[in-house]
Order: sequence, then C-alpha cells, then structure tokens
Amino acid sequence: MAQLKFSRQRQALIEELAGRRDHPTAEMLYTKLKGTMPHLSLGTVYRNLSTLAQDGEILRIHTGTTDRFDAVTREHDHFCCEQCGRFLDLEKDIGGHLNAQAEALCGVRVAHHSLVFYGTCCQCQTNR
Amino acid sequence: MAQLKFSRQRQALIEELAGRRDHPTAEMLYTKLKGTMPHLSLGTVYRNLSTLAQDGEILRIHTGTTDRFDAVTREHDHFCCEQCGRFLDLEKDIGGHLNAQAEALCGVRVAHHSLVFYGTCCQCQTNR
DNA sequence: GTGGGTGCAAATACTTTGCAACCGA
DNA sequence: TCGGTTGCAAAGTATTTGCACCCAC
Repeated sequence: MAQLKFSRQRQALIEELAGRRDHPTAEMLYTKLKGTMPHLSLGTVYRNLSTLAQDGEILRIHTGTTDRFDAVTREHDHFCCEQCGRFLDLEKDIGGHLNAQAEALCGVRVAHHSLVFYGTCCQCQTNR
Repeated sequence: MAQLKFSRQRQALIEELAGRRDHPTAEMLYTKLKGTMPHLSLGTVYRNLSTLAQDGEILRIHTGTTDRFDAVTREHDHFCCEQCGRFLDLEKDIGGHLNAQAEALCGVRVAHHSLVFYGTCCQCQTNR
C-alpha cells in the first residue's frame, strides 16, 4: 500500500468520527460532512473509511445491515438493538477468556474489536 | 405470520442444512439442491432461510460479507477466518458472563447464537 | 511534474420482493 | 377451493470501482 498523502476530505472524516460516540454509518458521515463540503462524494467516504479501517486507525463494525464506524480503537465490544438499531459500547472484560478458547480450538488469536452482541434494548422491550 | 404449509423445497433445504457442518451460504445451498431440483430458484432459498431463521428453526449468521446458515440451534458461537473464509464452531462457556454485563449496562438480554469472532486461522497464519 | 485522491457514475454483491402460476390441505 | 409457496425477474440496499481531473508534495 502506497504512502498516504494529506487530503481535506480524509482529515474532515477523521475529525468528525472522533467527535462522536454514536458509531455512524458511512452515509451518516457523508450527510453530515456534505454540509460543509458540498462536492464530497459517498465513494470518497467509503474509500477513506476502508483505508483507515485497514490501517487500524478506526474500527469498522459489521452489523448484518449497514456497517458502523468507530474512532475509539481501544479494545471493546458493541451491542446492537435489533429493533431500533441503537448501537452501544460494551466494555471488554472477557477478552482473555475468548482468546484462550479460540486459540485452543483452532490456533488463532481473535481480532480485537470484532464483537457485536445482538438483542433488544430496554426501551424497545418496554414498548412491546 | 400465517401457518406454514409443507413444501418440497423447504424440506430439502432443512435436510441439506442439517446434514452439513460447514455453515453454508444461501448460494451454496442453492447450488447443491439445484442438482436434484433443477427448477429451484435462489429467491426461494432466501425466502425459506429467512422464514426458518425468524422461527428459530435455524441460525442466520451475519459475517460482514455473505450470511451463513446453521442447523445447529444449540447455543454456541462462531469463528470466521478473515483470510480464507473458513467458518468454525466455538463452544459457548461465556454466555452467562456476557448476559450479565449486557443486562447491567443496558437492560437487555443478548440474543443467543449471535457471536462471530474474527481472526486468522492457523492454516492462513502458517502461509504468511 | 508525478502519483495519490476526488467526484461522479456505473458496476458489483447480496438479498428481498411483486406477481402470476402452482400445489398442498 | 383457498391460501401459502414457487420461479422468475426486477428492484433494493450497501459498497466498491473505473476513469478523467485535481491537488499535495
């Protein structure tokens, strides 16, 4: 992979993502940044998010529907509400446990930041 | 949701899935069954897999790329090799742990069978 | 000037859906 | 017969990619 060159778009993306805790989708970031950068394109957003995620600068979280992104790369997991889509942080206190098991079973180390727990959040449970 | 009626296609799908341990994709099941049911369509496969998963008869596993399906609904987790796509079962001995944390944090119960751990399997690690 | 980055649009990958014909109860 | 199911094709959603132009170095 070649050397990264500075770009206004990537910089804005990094700063925007770092400033929020709601694990936005590519579309959400695009819509927000489009306000100040009218010519920004969705392809550019995806391109940069993919690059940054590959370089480990940010997290890309697969959810089954739309991927979410997270500037917090400290090891932690996530909870996704299957009803309302709310996406929350979970602290990680079970990493060692998981890795021990995965390693014993198939000789791997589990990638950090890779867990999403699905369920129904308290709000949605109340509304049922 | 209306009452399910018997169908050859759904029956074949259930049996095929029950007979394998490789967590096939919809496409893989379609290709296999197409051999004995030439008129089978991919839409039917997806339709039935979605129904069965909703009814809890089978598991639908989101992987970030193509969804995988599993006839084993006993509570367990999965490991996905990000390099070769190998998809393995992990036994579950941490369910209580996870649920306790999730419940304390956001008042939810985590859905069963929902975890996929990403990493690099031993084969792929050797080849690097 | 050169090579990486961008905008735009088209393409891709996966999955769902509308509809008329079909089939199980 | 009635209503769920199918096959087929078209649509939908999320993401990637080709290409000509642009800009950081």
